[in-house]
Amino acid sequence: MAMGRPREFSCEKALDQALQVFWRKGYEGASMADLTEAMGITKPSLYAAFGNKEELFRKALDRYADGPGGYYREALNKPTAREVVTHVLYQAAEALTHPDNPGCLAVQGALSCGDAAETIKQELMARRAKSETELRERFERALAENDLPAGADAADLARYITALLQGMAVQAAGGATHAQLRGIAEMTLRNWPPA
Amino acid sequence: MAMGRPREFSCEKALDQALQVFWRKGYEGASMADLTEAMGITKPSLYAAFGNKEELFRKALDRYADGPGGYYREALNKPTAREVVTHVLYQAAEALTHPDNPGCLAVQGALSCGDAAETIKQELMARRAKSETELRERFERALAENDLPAGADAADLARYITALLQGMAVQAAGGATHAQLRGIAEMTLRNWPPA
DNA sequence: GCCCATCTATACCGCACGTTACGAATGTGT
DNA sequence: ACACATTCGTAACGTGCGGTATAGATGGGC
Repeated sequence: MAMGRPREFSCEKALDQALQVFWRKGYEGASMADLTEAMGITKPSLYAAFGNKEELFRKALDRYADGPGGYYREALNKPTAREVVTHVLYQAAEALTHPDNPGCLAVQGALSCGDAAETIKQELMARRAKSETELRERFERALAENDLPAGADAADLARYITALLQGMAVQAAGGATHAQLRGIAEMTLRNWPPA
Repeated sequence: MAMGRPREFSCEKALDQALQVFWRKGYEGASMADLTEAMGITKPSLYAAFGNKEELFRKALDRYADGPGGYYREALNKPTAREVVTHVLYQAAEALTHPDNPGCLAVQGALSCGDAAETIKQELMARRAKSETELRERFERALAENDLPAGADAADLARYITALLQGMAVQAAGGATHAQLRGIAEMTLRNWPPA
């Protein structure tokens, strides 16, 4: 059977470019014209390769979690709770201040939106909740290992750290520098774990 | 001279309804159809009374700062730094979890956006920066009054609290409850001021 | 060398957006 | 009661959106 004409662009490279655009402008703010221009392909090629805008965004999200957002998974594997928090805060301070597109895709992708993007907003809410749950479970393990004070509440601690990370993302979107975010991380670590 | 036909709606009530819509959907996500329907007026009436969408949003922002966001100014007037932080965190936990429209207009109004809304995004960044500056100046005063430890950095403290508040806003947008946000506030206060 | 599945590019679709002309309706000032 | 400034609702404008039909270009398989 014939294989047909091979595609003239790299799906991975194109997806990376799409990720940059979504990261900078959010899901709704990124137009198909923005995306195709950055990806260097035409609209029919995009639709053939990625389905539609929503599927493209989900694939960009997955790629974000494995690439620029990978420090989160790394942090969860650190041996102690303190090292988990140290790693995640410092790496976030670094990752959130990439000069080209500051902030976090999972936060600014669709914090609020019109009716058309409601399902994307829900998806991002679910992903943020999942990350917080993973952190909570990591802290529960730390409690079982006597790696955190006996009275501590893993859920509260996870919510606190998650809020801090999301706040750092907003700060980064507002132009905060690497050093400023690192200052927030240091201040948080100075009071970890709580008494 | 003749005064002409009087308008049949209340500008204040209409602006309040517009604020609700912007709060829930953000600047770009709120369509003129959404706004006019909620405000109970037609599009020409809206344009005659408020200029255009951008001016309407700015007026809604001002009203937000004087109404639902008024707790921030209140907090800055508390006599001690600890009372400032206590008030702002607890009141934020309350204000951010209004059941109808959770979160903070200044955060989710336009964290990221398309090219058309770039000036609105800049405006929100400036307002958030201004709030942080006011908090920093309040902490500088506290330092001068020996109301904070001598070595503390007012700018770092203000950034830390601001990030926490913005993170709470993201948490609220994700469905966090009043009690959960209060937990974050309590955890923060337990470590205030830093050693 | 031919076939044909697949990709590429132009051009277009219907729709919703923010915004505005226009004429009818309305209450005030004289 | 008349004149007029202003608001009202309808209906439309131009533009850009996400998405697609269609026709031509391309190269692998036999």
